[in-house]
Amino acid sequence: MKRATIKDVAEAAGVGVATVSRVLSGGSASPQTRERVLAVAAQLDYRPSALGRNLRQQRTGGMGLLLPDLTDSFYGQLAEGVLACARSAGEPVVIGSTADDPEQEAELIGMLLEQSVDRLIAVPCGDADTWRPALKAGMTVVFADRLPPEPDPGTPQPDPAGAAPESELEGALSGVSSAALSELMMLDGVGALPGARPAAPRPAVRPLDVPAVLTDDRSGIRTAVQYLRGLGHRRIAYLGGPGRERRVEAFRQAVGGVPDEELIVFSDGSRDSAYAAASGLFQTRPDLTALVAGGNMLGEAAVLAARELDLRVPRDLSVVMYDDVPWAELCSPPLTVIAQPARDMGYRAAELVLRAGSRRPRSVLLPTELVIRGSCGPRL
Amino acid sequence: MKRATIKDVAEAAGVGVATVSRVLSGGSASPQTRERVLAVAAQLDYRPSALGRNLRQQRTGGMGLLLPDLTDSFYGQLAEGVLACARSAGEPVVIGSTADDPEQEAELIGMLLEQSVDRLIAVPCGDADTWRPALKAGMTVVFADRLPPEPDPGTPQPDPAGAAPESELEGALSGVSSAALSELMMLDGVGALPGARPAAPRPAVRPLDVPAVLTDDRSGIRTAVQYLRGLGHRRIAYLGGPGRERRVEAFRQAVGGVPDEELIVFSDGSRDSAYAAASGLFQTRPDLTALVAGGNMLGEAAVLAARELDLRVPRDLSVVMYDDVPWAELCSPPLTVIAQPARDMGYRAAELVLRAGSRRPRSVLLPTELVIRGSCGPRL
DNA sequence: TTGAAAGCGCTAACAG
DNA sequence: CTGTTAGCGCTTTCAA
Repeated sequence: MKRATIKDVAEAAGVGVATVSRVLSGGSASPQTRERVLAVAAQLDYRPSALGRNLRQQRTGGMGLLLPDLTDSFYGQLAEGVLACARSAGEPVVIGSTADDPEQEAELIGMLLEQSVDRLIAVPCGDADTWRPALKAGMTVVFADRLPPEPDPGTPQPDPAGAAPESELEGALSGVSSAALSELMMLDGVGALPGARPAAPRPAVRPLDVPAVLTDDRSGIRTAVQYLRGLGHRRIAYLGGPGRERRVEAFRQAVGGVPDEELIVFSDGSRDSAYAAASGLFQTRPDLTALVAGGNMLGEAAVLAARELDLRVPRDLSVVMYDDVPWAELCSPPLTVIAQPARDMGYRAAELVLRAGSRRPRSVLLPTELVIRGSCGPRL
Repeated sequence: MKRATIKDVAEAAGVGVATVSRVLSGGSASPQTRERVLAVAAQLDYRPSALGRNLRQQRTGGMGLLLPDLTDSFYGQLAEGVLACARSAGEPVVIGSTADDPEQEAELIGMLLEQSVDRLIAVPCGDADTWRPALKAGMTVVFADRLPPEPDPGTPQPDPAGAAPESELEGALSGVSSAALSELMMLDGVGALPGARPAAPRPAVRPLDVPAVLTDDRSGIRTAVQYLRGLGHRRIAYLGGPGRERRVEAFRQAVGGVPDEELIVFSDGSRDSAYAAASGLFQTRPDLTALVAGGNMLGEAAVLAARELDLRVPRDLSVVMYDDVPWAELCSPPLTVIAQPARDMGYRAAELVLRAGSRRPRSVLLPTELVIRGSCGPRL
C-alpha cells in the first residue's frame, strides 16, 4: 500500500494539484474547496512528501547539529535544547559528533552540504578554513559554546575589548542598565566580540562572521579565580580542553601578573588524555593548592586523578569545574562549579538559526553562575 | 555561485548525464571516460545532490534515532555508538528525543515518515499501536535497550521461556557451547524472545515483530540480587523507570517467593520524579537495607535522596545501579553497577538497520557485567 | 480562485 | 559502453 501523493488527493477532490498545494500550505482558496481538499487529504491519510518539496525548493528543511561528544553531559543538555526548539518547529535535526577532530568535522559538513541542509548549529573544532566552505555554500551557521580558533595575527593581539574589562558581558554592555544585565545579552558580529575597537588594525584575514551563542567565559573564570583567591589560594592551576582558548586567556588574565605557565595544562577531548594531563600536573606541581577545570570532563578527570594520588578535596586541593552537571552534586565532596545554561544555549542557537531570514542574526552572550558547593576550602 | 549539477559535469565532460551517474556510482564505463568524468567532477567541485537522488529513489538515506533523553549518559553513549557506525557508512542520522512520552514519539515517527526516512533505531516508549504505522509504511525499525510494552494478554502470562531459566542468555542458548556465550548472542523474533515454545498458545494479537538490541536484563538483575543476598540483605527494594518491565519482572523473579510489592516503586523519566520516588520509598520503608536502581538516573536520584535522609551508603543502605556511567566512579562511595555495553548497543543497532536487506535482521542480546565498587556492604 | 505545466537533480530503463 | 528520456512529488509561475 503506497503512500498517497498530492496527485491522488487532487484527483479524489476533483481539483488541480496546485490547489491542493495551496490549501495545504495555507494559500488562498475558496472555503468549500479548502474544506473538500482537507477532507480528502485526511481521508486518504495524505502526508506531503518532504522529498518532493525539498528538491523543488533546493533545500532540506530542518538543521544540522555538530557536537564534539554526546557522552559529555554538557553537550547532551545543549542538544536537548536544540531538539526542544526544533520539535516545536516541527523540523528535523541531523546530528553528528566530531570528537573534536577537525577532519571529522569537515566530513560532516560535507555530508550536510550533500544533503542540502542549509542551517547548522555547531560547536566548532576546525578553524576558519574548515568553515568557509559551508558559508560559501550559503549555509546559515550558528556557533554554540565556542568559536573556531582565530587565525593568529602577526602581532600578539591585545585583549580585544581594550584594557581588561571586568567581563565580556560588561565589556559589551558598557553603559547599559543593570536591569538589562540579567537579560540575555545581544551583541553583533562575533568575530569582534566585545567592544569593537573601530581603529585597531586587525589582521587582513578577518575571522568568520558567524553569529554565536556563548557564555561569558571571562566573567565565569574570573569569578571562580577570585573566589579561590579569596580563600587564600595563590598557586591556582588550570586544566583546559580543546577549543577553549577564551577560557585560558580569561584565566591568565584573572590570575594577573605573569602567569605560571606550568600550572596551565591541556588535554584533547578524550577522557584518557584529560586524566593524564591532570595526573601529570598534580605530580609535577605538588605545590598547587587549587584547580580550575575548564570543562566537566576535565573536572571528572581531575577528581579521579586527585583521588588516585591521595589528594583530599578540598583539604589538599580545591576544585572548581566548568559546567554544572547532575553528578557534580553526587561527587564527594559535591563540586563547586561554574554553571552554564546549557539547555538554553541550545534552544537559543536553534532559534537563531531558524529565525535567520536573509539577515545575519545577532550573537548571544549568556551569563554564568558560580555555584558554590563543597569542593573548595581555605588554603591550609 | 551555484553548485554544479550532474548536467554541468556531463556537458563539461562531453558525455551524457547517465554516464556521469554511472561513473560516480561505480557503474561500468571505459577507463578514459571514467577518468575524464572524474577529472571534470573534481574540477567543478561537484557534489551529487542527495535531494535529487532521494526523490528519485523515493527514500532518504541514513537513519532516524529516537531516544528518551540525551541528558542521560547511557543514551548519550548509545547515540555515540550509532553515530560512529553511521559515520563510517557516510550516512546521516536524524535524531529526536521523546522524553519517554508516547505522544512525542508518535509525532517524531510522523516527522520521519514525512522525510521518507525509512530506517529507524529507537528506544521505544509507545506501545505497539504507536509503532504499527511506521512498520506499515515499510520502515526498517530496530529497537534498542528495550521493547514496547506487550499488550497484556487475557491470561497472566507465565515466563515465556518456561520455568524460570537461569537467564535470558542461557534460556536462548541452551545447548550452545560456552565459547559462544562470550560472543554476541543472536536470537530470532524478539516478540518471543527466549526459548520459543511452539505449542504455547500466545495471545492472538502477536506483539510487534521487530528486531532489537537488548542486554540480558534477567541475568543482570539476577546477578545483582544474588550479590546483595550474599551480603545478607533480605529487604531489597527496586526503583524502576518507564519501559522497564523486563527488569522489574526479573527482579521479582530474582528475589523469589512472594515479592514485597511495597519495595518496588516506579518513576517516570524525569529526575524529579525519580527523586520523589526514591525519597518516598526510603521514608515509607526504613527497614529496607538494599536498593537496585533500574537505570542511572534512578541511581542518581537514589543517592541524592539517601544523602538527604542521612542514610549512609553502604552502611545503612547498599546500592546497585543499572548502567555504568563515568560518574559512578566519582560518587562517594563509588557505585557498584550493572554495566551495559551502551556504545556497542548503539553500534550494533545501526549495523542491523543498515544491513537489513529485505530480510528482517536478527535480534541481538548482549551480556551485562556486575562491576563491584564500594556502594554495597554486608547487612548490619 | 483555480488549473496546466515547467522543472528541481538524479537514476534507471531502454535504445543504440 | 553510452546517450536519451521519463519521471519521482512538490511548488510556483502564468494564464484563464
